[in-house]
Parts: sequence; structure tokens; C-alpha cells
Amino acid sequence: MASRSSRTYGAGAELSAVDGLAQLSFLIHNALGRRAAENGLSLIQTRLLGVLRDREPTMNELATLLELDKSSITGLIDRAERRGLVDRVPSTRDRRAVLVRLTNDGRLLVNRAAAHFELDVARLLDVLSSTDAKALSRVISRLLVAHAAEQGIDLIPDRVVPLAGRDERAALLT
Amino acid sequence: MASRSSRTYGAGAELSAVDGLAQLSFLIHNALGRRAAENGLSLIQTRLLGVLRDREPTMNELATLLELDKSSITGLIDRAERRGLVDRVPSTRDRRAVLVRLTNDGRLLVNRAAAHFELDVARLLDVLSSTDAKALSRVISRLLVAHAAEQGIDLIPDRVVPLAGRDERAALLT
DNA sequence: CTACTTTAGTACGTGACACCTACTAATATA
DNA sequence: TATATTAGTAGGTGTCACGTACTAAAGTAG
Repeated sequence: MASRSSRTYGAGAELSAVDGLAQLSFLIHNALGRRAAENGLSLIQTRLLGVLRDREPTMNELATLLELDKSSITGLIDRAERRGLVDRVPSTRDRRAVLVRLTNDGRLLVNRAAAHFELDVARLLDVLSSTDAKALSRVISRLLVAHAAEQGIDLIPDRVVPLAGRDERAALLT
Repeated sequence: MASRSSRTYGAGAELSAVDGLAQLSFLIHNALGRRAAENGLSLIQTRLLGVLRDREPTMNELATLLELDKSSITGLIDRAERRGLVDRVPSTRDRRAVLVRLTNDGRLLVNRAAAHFELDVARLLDVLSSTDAKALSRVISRLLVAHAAEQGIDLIPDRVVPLAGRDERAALLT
């Protein structure tokens, strides 16, 4: 993943920001995918369940949240529902709409996968000094917050009514 | 992507390392996927072509590099070869093996997608101060290098003979 | 209150992926 | 030389993502 022809990778080598971010992204993605697979989930399903940990969105809102076509959501929810991980609940406010809700089984599963994933991240950060780890968290936070603000509602869909008291940590996979 | 029910996102909010890394990873992944799609490529194909920018690996080495089953590589290369992006070249050292080589078309395409992606990263980093951006690059580099070293050859396959003089920057998508 | 338009969701067909299990051919090893 | 290992492919299955076409419900214009 980190090889380069015209450069060696001694302890002092430094990757460009582009390379570093791309490789880091694959690393995290693979870790997440591996944990998902260990729990019998695909990555997108894990992300779906993660999103549902603190929301009860309509199919359409899910499409927005996951950046997928609404027709993709139908199949995704079909499979998750067939496995008893989510429920389809008819909306009372709009009889066209369908709300998607995590079942207890689904919640257990996503919590387990998330806990495993947290171990991966902890192990990954373990190679860093405490100072570096803190700096990484801090700078990434700044980046994400600034980016979210720049995109407006894109990353923080506050029109989706949050459900209070569902889970302590919920943003993990959204 | 960055919403949370029980917490607000004021300018001072800080995400946990886990949340931050997961969200950052999705952000980068989506940017890469979007640029890939703009150039008529899937994300995995882009990654494949990126890997091939400075290597001429066997099918089997590709499976290791991309962390895919070797049977998945067959189809991946089939489709890329059908589109004229890569060539299958019989190996002279091992008559069982097949080397995969980027065609000129493939190189043009991946270079274009990579250039676009670099713009995304640059724009993303633009919200950071120069100090923060440098810190981010540095810490991510340390993390990846340490992780690669920990995994042994996993991330730095030096048994793959590098091809000199192919491209200046090549590690982007590996 | 009727027509028209928009919106939510599904059904269906297509293609890309990714895996597993054979299987063939070539290589390595006993 | 006989056996085991390795490289790659073929074929089957399931997931996922998209586009198009369709139904039902809501919203809007007159």
C-alpha cells in the first residue's frame, strides 16, 4: 500500500498529504470492512446500522444520508429487514413514507462491530506518541468541522429530527 | 456524515479519534469515488490503475496489494483489459504467471483522475492553517510508516521490483 | 372539487464486484 | 519420478448501485 519506486521508506520518509490521506483512508476503510465481515455485515450495511443508531429516517432521508440512489435503499433495507436487523414502519405523518428503525438484534450487532473497530483504531494510534495522537485528533476534528460548515447542511442534516437517549456514541459511522 | 444527536457542533467541538478517522475516511473515499466516476472508473479500478503506475505485478501480487481474492483479480483485469486500460503480459520468469501492465490509455486516465483528486485534497486541507496541515501530513506519515513496518512487507512489498522512471508520483492509490 | 404536478417508495433489468469451489498448467520438492 | 504447491481461470452466488418505469399519496392550480 505504501510503496514507491523512486523513493525509499526509511524512518524519516514523509508522504505527501494526498498520498497519506488516500492510504490512511484505505487503511481505515479496510479495518472497518474487516470488522463488519467478522460480524456478518457488509461495510455499507454497517454504515446503515450506524446511521440508524440515533435516527429513524424515511427511506428517502436514508438515501440522502448515505449518498445513494433511493432505489438502492430499497434493496439495502430489504436485505437488512430479511435478516431482522431493521424494521419498516409506516409513517403517520405522510402515508407515502416509510420509516426505518433498528431492531434490538440490529443494535446489538452494530454495537459489537463498532466496539471491535474502536480497538483497531486504538491499536493504530498506539504507534504514535501521545502528543502526536492528540494532534491528529485535533486537526482532523478541525478539518471535518470546517468542511461540514462549508458544506452547510450536507454533513449535519439537522432537519433529521434526532432521537434523544438512544445511544451515547452514535456518530461513528454516519 | 458528521451528525450527532446528543452533541452540538460548535467551532470548539472535538470528535473522538475513532469518529474522526471514520468520518475522514468516508470523506476521502467519497471524493476519490466521485473523481473516479467522473472519469468513467470505479473506485477499485482507479486503485488498480494507481497501483500499476509504478509496478508491473503478477495477478497474484495484485491480489496481495489490493487485498482481494485472486479470483476477484481475474474479473477486474478482464474488464480493464476489455477497455484497453491494461495489458496481460506473460511472464518470462514463471510460465504460470501473468504480468499486468498499464497501457497508455490507462495511464492517461489514472493520471487525470489523480490530478482531480489532488484538487479535492488541496481544497480539503485549505481550511487548515499551514501549521495544522503540516502537522497532519507528518503525523499521518508516521502512523502509516509505523503501521507498515509493523505489518512487515504487507504495505511495502519490496519484493515487487520497482520500475524506475515511470512516473514521478506513483504511490497515490496503493 | 377536479386536473396537474411532485414526491415516496418499489419492481425490474443491468453491470460491477467479491467470494468460494473447482479445475488446468507449471513449478517446486521429496 | 511422484507429489505437493503455486498461478491463474471458470463458474456460481450474493451484494450493491444505478437507471427506468410504475403506483400511491400529497401538494397545487384552476
